Amino acid sequence: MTRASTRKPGEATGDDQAAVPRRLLEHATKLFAKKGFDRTSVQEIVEAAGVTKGAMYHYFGSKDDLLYEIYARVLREQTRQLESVASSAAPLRERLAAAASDVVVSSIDNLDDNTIFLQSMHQLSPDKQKAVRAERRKYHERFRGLVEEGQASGEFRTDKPADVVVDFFFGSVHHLGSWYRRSGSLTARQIGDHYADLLLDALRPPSA
Amino acid sequence: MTRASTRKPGEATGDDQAAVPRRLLEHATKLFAKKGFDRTSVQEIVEAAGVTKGAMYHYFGSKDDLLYEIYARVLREQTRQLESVASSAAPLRERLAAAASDVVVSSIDNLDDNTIFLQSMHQLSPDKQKAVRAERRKYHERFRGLVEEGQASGEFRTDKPADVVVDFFFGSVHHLGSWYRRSGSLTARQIGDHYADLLLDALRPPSA
DNA sequence: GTCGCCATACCGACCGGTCGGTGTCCAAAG
DNA sequence: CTTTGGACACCGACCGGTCGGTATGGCGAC
Repeated sequence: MTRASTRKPGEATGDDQAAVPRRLLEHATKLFAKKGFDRTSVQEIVEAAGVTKGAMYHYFGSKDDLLYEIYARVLREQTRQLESVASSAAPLRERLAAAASDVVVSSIDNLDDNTIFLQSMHQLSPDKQKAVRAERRKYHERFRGLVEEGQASGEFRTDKPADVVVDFFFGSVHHLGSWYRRSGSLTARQIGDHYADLLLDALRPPSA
Repeated sequence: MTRASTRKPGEATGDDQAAVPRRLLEHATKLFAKKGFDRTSVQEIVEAAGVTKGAMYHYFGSKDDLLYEIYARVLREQTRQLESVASSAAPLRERLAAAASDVVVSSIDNLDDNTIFLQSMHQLSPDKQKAVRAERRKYHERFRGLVEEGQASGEFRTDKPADVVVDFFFGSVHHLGSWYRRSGSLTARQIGDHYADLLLDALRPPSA
């Protein structure tokens, strides 16, 4: 305690000496993913993080806030990644394939966040839930834009509504957490490429 | 109360005079889907069903049992349906398309059960969870059998593992509840056919 | 009587959140 | 250099309330 007391607050130094908010978020993520939001008590979280309830409520307004912060971080990162891939100069098919594969890989890398998203989204307070949905929607729309671009250029089939295709694909992505195991024989990238192939091939015009 | 006391227990007569266990299951399903398992108290369920806690604990051993019964019913029905379609005499592609479309339609028809499945599965007691998973697994394997059959006959591509394709597809199906709204412009059957088309076309051999 | 079906009152565990207090550091005053 | 004051980061006992589950009793049918 006194040993590390000279460092600035908010700075991470070691492993369990990382900043308190970061440690809380980290352990909360693991616990929420494992036992669900409602089944995880604040007491458990702070014990896992090695702090007290007082510390937690010092940094976060509520247990809800904790969950919201977890979401927000993931959403920001995914949106950033999609934007970067989607606006590159590569051909459309490559951009879509890369975007699809990337979101699979990042979902697998952060399986816990993904699981939480799936299970605990709806027990956020209504307004925070709305904020998350809005962000999520923007992400989907950007992705859908790629599909529509291909439909307009004739590269993709037009007999399937773009939003149905996008929902179809993201359903698969969101559900990775329920079956993917790190012990399996396929790497995250291999799954990502498979998924991207399946999407792209499903989008081929029926005649081609 | 005394008015209906002459009918046999377990028999449904009218609307709110249906058998007590059935009424409990029915209202529990709605509430679980709307608020989540943990956020729904036993008190709320029995009030919605118009009975008391005593009645509920007379028929069900625990709140867990209620959830388990909901699962079991849905699983039985879906397995029955798949078995019937998969073993028909129709050509393979038609059987797979029908199975795919049907599971989408039935998932949409019972959106509540679907939602519950997605969200509350993991807060069942471990042994009941195991039982549900085992049943679910059997279902997936039957479906996968159809895909493998097509791969063996050369009708489907063989460069994608069948289990990856099946997980890909069922991810989409399980997630219908998070975006499908009855007020939308597409009927359940239309979505089902779209999904089946996407699956079948994704399975076309790359050259074809 | 007694058995199935339920009503009611109640229990103990636990949970999210609060709040008065404490230790530490730094900056300015003396 | 010492003192002082107060901002910041945290501590942990405690509270009101809720929840799943149970114990007991009643009541109509046979």
